[in-house]
Amino acid sequence: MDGEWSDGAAVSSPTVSGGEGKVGPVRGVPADDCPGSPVSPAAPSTAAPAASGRWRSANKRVVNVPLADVSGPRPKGVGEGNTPTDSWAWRKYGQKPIKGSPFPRAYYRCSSNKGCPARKQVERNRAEPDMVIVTYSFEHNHSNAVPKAQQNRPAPKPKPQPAPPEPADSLSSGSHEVAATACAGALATTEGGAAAAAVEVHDDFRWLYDGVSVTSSTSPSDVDAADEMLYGTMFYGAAPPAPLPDEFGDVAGLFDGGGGEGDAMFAGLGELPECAMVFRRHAGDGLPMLGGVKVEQPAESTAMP
DNA sequence: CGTGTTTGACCTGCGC
DNA sequence: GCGCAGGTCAAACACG
Repeated sequence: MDGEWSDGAAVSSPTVSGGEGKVGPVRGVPADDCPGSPVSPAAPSTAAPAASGRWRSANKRVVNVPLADVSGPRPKGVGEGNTPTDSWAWRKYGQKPIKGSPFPRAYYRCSSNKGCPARKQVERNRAEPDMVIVTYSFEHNHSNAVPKAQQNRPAPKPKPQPAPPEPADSLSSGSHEVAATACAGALATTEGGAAAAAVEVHDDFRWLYDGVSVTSSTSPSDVDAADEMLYGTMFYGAAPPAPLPDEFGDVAGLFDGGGGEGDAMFAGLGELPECAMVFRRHAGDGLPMLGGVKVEQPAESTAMP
């Protein structure tokens, strides 16, 4: 895998879009992550591919996050230095240099809940150093509840590294956490996070609105089709860029963006956020999304048994 | 004291 | 069957 990611567009890790097909043995492939899927908390800790099954071929969600948005005005003090308030706590459990990529890949695990299988990989877009790719898999088997003082926990301060040209730190820090969180938030909501989660989702997803492209691991063709459908529904569909709250001002402009920028952006993104499904669902219900992310909808009837 | 990061080694999966 | 690469675990270290 070298130059798989052509550009910030539909950045789907080789394993995701390409590998999926042949990758069969998928071991710990639980339901899905945040994707709207009925979210079936696949055996919590059981789902975790932990030692046995690598999520290599598991359903992954790829999120393209503009590094600028991440390392920029990030409220330092959360996560690894620049992570917006995360509903979940992520613990880095590994980092590896990826062949063909000048940037290493960081592996994170949800530490909010002990048996939470939620995981995510963070790596900088080789083609676009300004973008970080967050790939997360497995959903949180718990609500948004944040144990301990994770929320306020200041970044454990990354060791004094030689600070290479492109410190993997920035990579394994900022936005990524959010990405996963965003999705996670949606998940929690879907699972039963209820109103509480909804609120967090709203907050967590803000980063997403900041111009991120999420890619699902679904087959390219599906993505293509879903792309239109989701984007249309999620961003323009049932909930047109109505007067978004002030906090969504920039975002609003993004979506509303006179279609020009927005279109361009999406065109470049090419893929859509799986998490969008969550919104989408609400949107379909006629509930406002994004700007009004009204995810108050309980665990949804699709809730687990 | 607890939590999280960092680093190295080991294991598994995939491709050839 | 072998080799390569990716992914995960575990131990040590640092910080709040």
